[in-house]
Amino acid sequence: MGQSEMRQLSENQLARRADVVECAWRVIIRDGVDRASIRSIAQELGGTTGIVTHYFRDKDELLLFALDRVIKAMQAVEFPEKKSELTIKAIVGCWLKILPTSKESRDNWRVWTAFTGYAVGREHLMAEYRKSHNEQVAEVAKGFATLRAAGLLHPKGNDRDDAIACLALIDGLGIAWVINPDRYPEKVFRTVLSDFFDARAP
Amino acid sequence: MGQSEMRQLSENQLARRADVVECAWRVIIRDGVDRASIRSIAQELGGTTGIVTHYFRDKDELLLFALDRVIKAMQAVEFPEKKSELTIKAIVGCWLKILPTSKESRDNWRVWTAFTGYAVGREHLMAEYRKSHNEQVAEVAKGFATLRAAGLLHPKGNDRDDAIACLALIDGLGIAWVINPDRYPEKVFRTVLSDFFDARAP
DNA sequence: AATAAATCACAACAGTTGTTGTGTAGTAAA
DNA sequence: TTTACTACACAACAACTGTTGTGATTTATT
Repeated sequence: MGQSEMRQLSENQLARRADVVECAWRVIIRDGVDRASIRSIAQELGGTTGIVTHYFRDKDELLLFALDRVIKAMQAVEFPEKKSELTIKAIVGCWLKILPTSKESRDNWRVWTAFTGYAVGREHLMAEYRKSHNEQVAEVAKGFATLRAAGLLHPKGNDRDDAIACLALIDGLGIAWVINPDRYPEKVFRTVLSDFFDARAP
Repeated sequence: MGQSEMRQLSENQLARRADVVECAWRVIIRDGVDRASIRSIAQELGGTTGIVTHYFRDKDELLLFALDRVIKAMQAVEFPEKKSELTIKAIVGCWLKILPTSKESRDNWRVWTAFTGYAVGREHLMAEYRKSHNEQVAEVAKGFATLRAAGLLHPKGNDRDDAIACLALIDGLGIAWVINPDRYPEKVFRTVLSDFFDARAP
């Protein structure tokens, strides 16, 4: 996030900001990030540019806010922590929730993909992705460590390497769906993920 | 490709077009696709907009040409066909060539990523990606079939599923490098790829 | 040498962009 | 009721965009 110096937003103001970002998302998905202008977002809102400029200092702040929501949405899925719920099946289910299998997650992936490309040549945006990506790798590696400690993974594997491979697999599948939605139903994801974990079975 | 109705280009003309596209690439990597204007590309060429408009009907044609070069560059690596050269080690080496391990392949990945995001909300660009993606899946699946027939892969695996997983892995690793170049040296790629093929060993 | 074509430079065009400022209703606090 | 603030609408700004046309210079062809 880059916009933390704001006075103190009321609940209504926060909700209105969320409205603006939601419309920004819709325009991004429909027209692309670079064509998501303040005017087109305002039109999507059913109002004028005054709304957007009132709730966001400038477009950069709006985009960073929208990007932040993408990242947060990606990290929203909670993986099981209790040992009783810790099964490979449950883990696969969580990854399936992250992958584009529902309307929400599909929007997430489209916007995520659009922003990733948009970040090329924009170091401050790429830095945001970098930070979140590093955190993800660390977190997933920790998850694999837990799985391994629980005896659900082959003891010889490396947590970090597995985490990198898993995340790459997820990103690759997500993008493949964005490029080719019809060819990537949930069933394909499930098969690929099952293979991934089967290969690492103890 | 979308620009096939051109009279008949001389060798010099083709070379000049390649120059323009190369400069377009540089600007895309430096500033992003959406900021790669005809004027900035001309400046990178050391000339004026007349050059660009002379060799390309409009910007759309230039972008499609640039995208076509990305896709062709990605498919340029030749996998072994002779049975004597057919080893897992050689295959891994080919994938490593595709991954961002050299200056050229790194540029490829940056531009590819930029275009992928740019294609969100642009159906005709996305359709190009879709076509090339489908071809890739089919080709890689054929490659896996050959490997399996040669006894280098576990006989129980599915060619198509493996191809999808492999390509997703490659795309995910490539993007991870674009986001975080310092953390993805060749060694990481090699490890992840080795794990992938080890898991499918006969 | 005459003619045609290729290769640009340059300027003008209309359209779109983010930003800024001004004005105006409505609402809450004093 | 006065005052202040929120929540917009609206207009004007300069900067930038792709496109088009004109003209000059060079190169190739006849």
